[in-house]
Amino acid sequence: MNARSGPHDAERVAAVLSRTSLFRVLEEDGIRDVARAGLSRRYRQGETILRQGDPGESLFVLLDGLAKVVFTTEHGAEIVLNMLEGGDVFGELALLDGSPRSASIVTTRPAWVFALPRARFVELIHEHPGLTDEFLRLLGRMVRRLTGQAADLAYLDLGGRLAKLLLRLADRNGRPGDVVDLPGLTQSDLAALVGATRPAVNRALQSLVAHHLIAVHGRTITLLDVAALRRRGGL
Amino acid sequence: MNARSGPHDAERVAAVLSRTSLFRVLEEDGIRDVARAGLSRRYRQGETILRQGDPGESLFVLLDGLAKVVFTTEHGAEIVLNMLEGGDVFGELALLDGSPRSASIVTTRPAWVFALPRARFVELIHEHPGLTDEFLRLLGRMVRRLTGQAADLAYLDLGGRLAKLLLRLADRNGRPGDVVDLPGLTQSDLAALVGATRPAVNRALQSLVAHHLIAVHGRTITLLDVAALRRRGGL
DNA sequence: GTCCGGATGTGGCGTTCGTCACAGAGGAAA
DNA sequence: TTTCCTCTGTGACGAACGCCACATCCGGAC
Repeated sequence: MNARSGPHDAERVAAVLSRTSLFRVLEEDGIRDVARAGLSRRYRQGETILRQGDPGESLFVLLDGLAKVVFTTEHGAEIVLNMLEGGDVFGELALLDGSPRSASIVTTRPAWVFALPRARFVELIHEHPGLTDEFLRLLGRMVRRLTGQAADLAYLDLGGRLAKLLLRLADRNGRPGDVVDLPGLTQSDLAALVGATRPAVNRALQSLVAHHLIAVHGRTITLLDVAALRRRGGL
Repeated sequence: MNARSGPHDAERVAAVLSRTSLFRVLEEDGIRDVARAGLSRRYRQGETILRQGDPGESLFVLLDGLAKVVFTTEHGAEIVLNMLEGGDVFGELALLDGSPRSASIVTTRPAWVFALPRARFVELIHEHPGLTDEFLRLLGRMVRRLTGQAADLAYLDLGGRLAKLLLRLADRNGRPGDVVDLPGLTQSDLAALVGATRPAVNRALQSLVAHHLIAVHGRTITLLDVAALRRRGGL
């Protein structure tokens, strides 16, 4: 467990990197360079990959698995800012300035993670202008997502935020607009994602079930009426 | 009114730019180049400098005055994401990707604004590596502010969010931790800043007054007990 | 199988805050 | 001055949701 990968993994790493929007722009050779410049490592479910407040000296790619981005306030309250899955990049923020990690990353499933040292990434930026553009696009998406999240918290009730969240999770989950089945994602996690308490989320889910918008079986949520969910989420 | 500035303004523009964290890194010559590469323009109070959804082809600097960043949801609800004052940069987001403006900018006082075309900014980035670093730092601060705002909306009640907001506004306003006097900033604006309704903000203000944390005279708010306000805001 | 710990489904109660409504205050225009 | 309009302060009512408490369910350890 948690052993660092040997060089034989480089090809598999490269394969995943070539599917990320950030590194796709590099030619095949460039991607191979990147894969060799970093290290990949495996994590068990529930491990903390990155702790809020730590110094940040690497850029990460979640090669496989599932993780959550957790922001902890001064009072210990936790809000989950985002879910990460295969191909997602994280740890970008600490590359901008030299600042400490602004959030923690915790696996919700076994994960395989690639880490690229900051210095190497800066070199790559200078060698490949296209990479800069993609990196900026990545940041743009992050800012947009955060502003949307703030607006949602201000102007949607819990049911609306939950509907929107389920649509987003289902989209990312494979079959578009169908099933949310993220093992390791409890109702407490959902609560932290929408900024509410666990019992409130439970009731909101039951309400959506009662109106035939979704069906819940164990930890699998099936979207029954996507159009109605969109309306519920203010779309 | 609204006349474009003549070339004689270039020096005054340069003087303000040299005080912004973004352009300060350029040498005196570089700043003069920047000042000549863009145009400055004046706006009356209440004018919209930038409309959400428009194509974004420039970077802006608020040289003088006061403005608010307004995000409008699909349903017409408005949230004020930030207040801008002299020396603040805005319109960065559209430079990242070619995407449309993600929010509107509306003056709350007469304002003097400098606009730098995207193409020129990109050239500058390539000529001055230090500028890239500062730009990334700027983005980092934006992301951090937004994540904090999201956490506040999720876990602070209205009184707490208001206390925090007043501390921030007073800080930026000159004398640290003393007086908030932003003409043109109504209680409706405060409401949009903390994600609440105007009557609720009024009551929260009255409550702070009743506990002697602040004093309100017209549109001037005086911070009486900064320590208690910090506690109220969860700091 | 039994035990146990975490996850889920509900109930009750109190507070916060949205919503609607209206009355007074202040400032700008005629 | 009067008029008008925006902003401010407040009341009443109800829905949403936090908080606390508890019963049930399920999966894993043994």
